[in-house]
Amino acid sequence: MGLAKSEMFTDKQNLISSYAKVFGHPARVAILEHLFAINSCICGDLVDVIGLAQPTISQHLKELKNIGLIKGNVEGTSVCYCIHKENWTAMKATINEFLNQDINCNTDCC
Amino acid sequence: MGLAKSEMFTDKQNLISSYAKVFGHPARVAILEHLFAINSCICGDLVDVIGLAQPTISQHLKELKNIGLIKGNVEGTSVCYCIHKENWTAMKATINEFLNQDINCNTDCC
DNA sequence: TTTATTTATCGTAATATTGCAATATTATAA
DNA sequence: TTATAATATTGCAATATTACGATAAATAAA
Repeated sequence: MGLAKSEMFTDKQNLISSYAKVFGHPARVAILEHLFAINSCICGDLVDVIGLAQPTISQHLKELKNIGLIKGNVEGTSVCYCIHKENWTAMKATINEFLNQDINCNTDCC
Repeated sequence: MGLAKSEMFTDKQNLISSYAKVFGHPARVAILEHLFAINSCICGDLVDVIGLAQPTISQHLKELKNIGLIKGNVEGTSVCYCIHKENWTAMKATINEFLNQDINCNTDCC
């Protein structure tokens, strides 16, 4: 079969996994790192930097845009992409809440 | 075609995306949250808690174990699973380094 | 040993993801 | 208008993921 219904899980669980899924491909991690590194917005040279074909990069950018982590600004024939600061911060809060759960396992099994 | 070769990306990018991929399914998020919540190790009642079939849960547990975030201890006929504290902490450091990149976009495009 | 219990594995179907060639779209320049 | 340039979309093939029934493996209890 396919995927479990999202109704099986809480909104927060679905949100966390949605963010994580976006980070779950090295190309998207590389795109985001590059967007951070150049300290400025970028458009098409991601194709050269990452080493994937233009439609593939465009598709990854679309997913990043869909979840709100980047935004694109049309500038002439090109599009300038950059991190969506507010949404990135919000995402960080959600993920950190999950990652920072207390570890209190005090049984003998572990 | 298939996936991009992992050699296209840095070890760190591949590591980040590997962790993220594991978190990229709500069932695994739910399993981990439950392991944290019960403050103790657990084995088979995850099937009841999550609501997926036993082979499916076993498969998700295997992925969590493979990447090192949980460990399982055989106790009689059941297996007691729990968070692997050291590895969880190490994973957190890796992910946080990625999430906490500075946002310094000072151009007009965003 | 036989039986019951728990978990893991196998096999397979359904679905999702990834990558790219071809093409369309959009905007600028000539 | 006609090129040119940059990006997006479409269509499709290859692969990966997910889910579960059936079954195997391991252990404990009778």
